[in-house]
Amino acid sequence: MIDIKQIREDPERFKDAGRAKGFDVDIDRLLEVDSTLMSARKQLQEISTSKNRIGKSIPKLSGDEKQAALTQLSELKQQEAKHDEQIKKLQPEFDELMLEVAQPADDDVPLGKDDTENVEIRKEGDIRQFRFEPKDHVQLGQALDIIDIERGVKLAGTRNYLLKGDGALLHWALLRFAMDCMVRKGYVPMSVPLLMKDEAMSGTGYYPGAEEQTYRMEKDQLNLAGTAEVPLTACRMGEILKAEELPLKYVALSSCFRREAGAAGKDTYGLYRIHQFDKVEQVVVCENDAEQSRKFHDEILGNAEAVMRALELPYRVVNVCTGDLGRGQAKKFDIEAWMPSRGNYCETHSASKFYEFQARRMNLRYRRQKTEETRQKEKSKINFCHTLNNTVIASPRILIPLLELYQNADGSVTVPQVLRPYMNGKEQITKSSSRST
RNA sequence: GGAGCAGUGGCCGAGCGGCUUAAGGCGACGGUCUUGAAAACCGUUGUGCCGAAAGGCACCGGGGGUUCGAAUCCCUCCUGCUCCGCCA
Repeated sequence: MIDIKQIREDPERFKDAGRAKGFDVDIDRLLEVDSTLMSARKQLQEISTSKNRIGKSIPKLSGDEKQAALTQLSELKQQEAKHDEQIKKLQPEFDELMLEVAQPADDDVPLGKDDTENVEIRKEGDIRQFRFEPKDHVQLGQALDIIDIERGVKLAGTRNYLLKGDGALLHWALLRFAMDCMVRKGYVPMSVPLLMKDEAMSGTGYYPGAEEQTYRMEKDQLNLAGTAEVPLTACRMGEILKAEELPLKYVALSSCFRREAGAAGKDTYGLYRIHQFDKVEQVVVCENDAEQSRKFHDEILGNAEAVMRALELPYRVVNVCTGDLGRGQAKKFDIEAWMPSRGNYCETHSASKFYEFQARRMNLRYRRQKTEETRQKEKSKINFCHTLNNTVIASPRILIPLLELYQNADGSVTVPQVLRPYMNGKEQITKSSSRST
């Protein structure tokens, strides 16, 4: 959410920002509703002042004087009702519009329509040249009996799958390796609930907007989180944190559920776009300071890159353009891994910087320590936090480049060095060995 | 799922229709004293909105109601605790 004061001051900035991102909101209407509400509230306050004053004098009055006061009060109540009604009518419209105003993108975010206009920042790692006809991850998975898409679909419909034997172990090895990397860096590991209340969904910025992408338990008014970003970012919602607690650095492993509505017919092959997957996610909550946000944005990007380098997977980092940014994101780096079967770099990670957009929505604040500055300006003691998040690893999507790039001419797959300790020392996945380690 | 109890400021806790401008305590901060610290004493100390300021308004789990007036009474929902039942 954006500070209404900022919108009042510079409406054009938010109109432009919305247009660039493809989240157009009627800013003029918002300001109109805002000023009507403000004047109604102002008059309501004056009425309350009078009511309070008269109300207090009542016990001291008697006879005609008391009667006159009571009459005056009932007149005030009528006026009050009029303004109350106006507020009740307009407040919901105001709230709705406020939730829709987009966070302006940083100046160094490229202008663009969609993901085709994202700008590559750098490439890392060499793309492997095969001296044999390589298989894709589905062919490999079937031949090695570690991926079973057919039965996944039998159980749960399209975009579902099973991982089996060494496939399951490799999947968990990746997740556990990623988790350990983060814990070593001081991130606090968390196991979190995934059925989220609406407040957590709108607090993180998913609602309104992503309802169609979300599995919802209507009976219980709960939503299956599409990422652990939701519980991790929202877990301190409504609190005033102590400055000494910051930055909060959280990491969680969770299943992720996505309806993929509107993606019908897109990426239907293999494990790329699926309804349920597992992900290790990192979240940082820091002080309200653009420079700190920038620093932690680099840090969480670096954390993910370290995992990719350790896995020796070639990737590139792109600066996501305005049209491909979410409503709340000020800037986003995607990591795209090279996927031989797709002949392209494809998104495996997404590092987002929100400034106070999410914190404002969920009323997540912190109290600054008393310094010379705050002692003079008492008002600015409490501020909204800044929030950021990034994938550490998401599997099975990461299995696509991993299986495809680590395959051998004989159809086996070499286990990356760093994962072997998590696979009972196993060095290769072969057909005959895939069921046991 | 059934029964009972409870939700008040950073924390504990009083208040049960107008002496509340939310007592009192703890903690925190500032000051006096001290070589320094502790103790003691004095003072300050919730959030949001309007306002240049003075000040005003709202908020005692959420929502609604009764009343001239609600933390206090009524309805409703939510959350937590205890006991019982069921269960991985």
